Amino acid sequence: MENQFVIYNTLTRQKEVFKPLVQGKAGLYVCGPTVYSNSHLGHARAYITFDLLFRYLTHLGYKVRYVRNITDVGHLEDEVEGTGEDKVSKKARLEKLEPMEVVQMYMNTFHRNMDELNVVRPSIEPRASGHIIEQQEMVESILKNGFAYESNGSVYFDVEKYNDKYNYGKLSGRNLDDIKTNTRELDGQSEKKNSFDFALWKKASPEHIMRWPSKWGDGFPGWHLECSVMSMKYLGEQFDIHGGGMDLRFPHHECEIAQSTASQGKEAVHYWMHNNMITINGQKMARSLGNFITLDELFTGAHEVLEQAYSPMTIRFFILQAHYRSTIDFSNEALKASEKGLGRLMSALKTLRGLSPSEGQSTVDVQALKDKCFAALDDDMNSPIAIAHLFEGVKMINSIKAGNEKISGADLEGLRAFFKTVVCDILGLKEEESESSGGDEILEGSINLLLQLRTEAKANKDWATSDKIRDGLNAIGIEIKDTKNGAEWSRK
RNA sequence: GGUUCCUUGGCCGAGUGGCUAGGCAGCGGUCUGCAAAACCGUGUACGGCGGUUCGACUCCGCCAGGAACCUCCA
Repeated sequence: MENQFVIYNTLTRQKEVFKPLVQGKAGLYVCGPTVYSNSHLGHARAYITFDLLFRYLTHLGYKVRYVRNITDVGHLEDEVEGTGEDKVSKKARLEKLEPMEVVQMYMNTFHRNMDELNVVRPSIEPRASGHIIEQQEMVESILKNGFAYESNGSVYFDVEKYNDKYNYGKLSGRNLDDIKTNTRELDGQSEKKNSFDFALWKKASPEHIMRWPSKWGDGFPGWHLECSVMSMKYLGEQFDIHGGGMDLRFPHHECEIAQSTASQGKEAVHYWMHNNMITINGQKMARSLGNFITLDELFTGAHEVLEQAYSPMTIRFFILQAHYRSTIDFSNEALKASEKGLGRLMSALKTLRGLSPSEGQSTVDVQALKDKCFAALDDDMNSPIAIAHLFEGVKMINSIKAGNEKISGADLEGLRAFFKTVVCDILGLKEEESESSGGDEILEGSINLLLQLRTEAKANKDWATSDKIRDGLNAIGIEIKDTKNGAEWSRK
C-alpha cells in the first residue's frame, strides 16, 4: 500500500496527504440541506461529491463515521422579502402546515432523491432541532470564554475580540479590516457591537413559530451553531474532514471555526473540503435567480430548460465526469453525452461478465490500467481521469470480445474485480433497468423465440421477415445486436 | 468597491514547461443481406498582447471576457 490519498485542503489552499487523527478511522462531517423546499441539482453535486469521498475512504479501508446534518430550524431570515420571517415558518404559513410537517415532507423528498442517486446514507444524520440544548451549552461556553455578548435577548459572537486572539477569516482568505470596510450595513443591527458580528442565539419575535426557551428568553439558535455543535457531539472536539459547498465557505464555515475555537480553545477540523457549484448557462443555479432545477424535474423532464428526462445515474455520471472543485455547466448536450457514455460503460460491464478467458497469455495490461485509475482517485479524487481510464478498460473489454485481444483467466478475474470496485463501489454507478420489469421469464422466452425465428429467416434469406422482427422489437424498446456469436438483445 | 477563481478543438471536460486525456458528435474503414452494435483509423485545441526560457497551452505581467463569495444558498 504505497499510494497515499491526497486531498485539497481549503484551509491551506494546497493538496495534502490525508492523515487521520486515529489510525484506520476517519471522521467526516458534511453540511446537509435546509429542508424547506425540493432538492435540486446543486444538492446532487454536493452529496455525490462527498458520497464519493465516503465510498473512497471506505474502499481504502478506513472505518468512516460520516455525519451529515439536516437543518430543520428555520433560523434563516428572509432578507429579500424583508419580512424577517424564517423560511420554514414562511413555507408553513403559505402551505398551512406545521413547520415540522414542512420539514418532514422535504426531508422525505431529499432522502428519496439521494437514494435514487445511489448516495449512501450517512452514519449519523442529526437534526438541528434535536440539539437545542447542546447549542445553548455552546453559546454559554463561548459567553464564558468572553467571545460573545448578550444584547436584548439575543447573543452575538464578538468577532473583533475573537480576532484579537485568533484569526477570523483564515478559511476564506479575508482579514477583519477588509470585512470591516466591506460589510453591508443592514437594518436592525443596532443591538450588535459590530455589523460583522453574527448571532449565536436569536430572540424570537412574538409571531415566530419555531422557538425554544432559554436563559436569554424565548428564541432560536443561529444558523452556524448547529454544525459546530453536532460535529463536536458525534465526531469529537477534533475530527478529520469537514465538507460542504463552496458557497458555505464564508460566512458559514468561517463562523463554525470561530465558534469551535472560541468554545474549546482549539480548532476542530483538520481538512476542509469544498465542492464547486453547478452553473446553468454560466450562472450559478440559485433559488433567488429563478434558474434552479429540482431533482424530480430532472428525473421526469418536467422543466422548460430540459429537452428530455435524465435518469439519476446519468446525473451522477455527469457530475463525476467533472472534478469536484471545478464548476460544471449544465446543458442538454452535455447531459445527453453523459447518458450515452454511461450506456457504453455499463454495457461493457455486462459484456465483461459474459467474457471467457482466452487461450494463452494476455495481450492486455490490466495491472497498468488499475494503477492509473487508482492513482487518479488518490489525487484529490480525480474522478474524470479515473473515468477516462475506465474507458480504456471498455475498449479492452470490447476488443477481447471481438477477438482482437487476449486475456488470461487470472487477468479476467482481476479486470472483473477492478470494474466492480471502481464503477459500482467507488463511483457508485449502478445499472438502471427500464420500468418494464416483472414477467421477465415470459418476456425473455418470447424474445428469444423471436430471435430464433429471425435467425431462421436470415438463413433463408427472408430479409423481410427478419427485418420485421428486428424493427418490431426495436419499437417496443428491445435492441438487437448481431455479433459473431449470434444475436443478442438488450433493453434500450 | 473588496477578495478569489476561470477562459482548452463542434459540445462537455482533464492535464502538463518539451511526450495521445477521456466522453459525445463528425469523418473514413472492417464486420453485416442492409442496418444497429462493436472494432480500427482520424482532429495541427489551449482568450488577446508582451515577458522569462533552448522551448509555454502550462511560469510572470498587462488587457479583454466570464464566474463565485462579501446576504440565504450545495
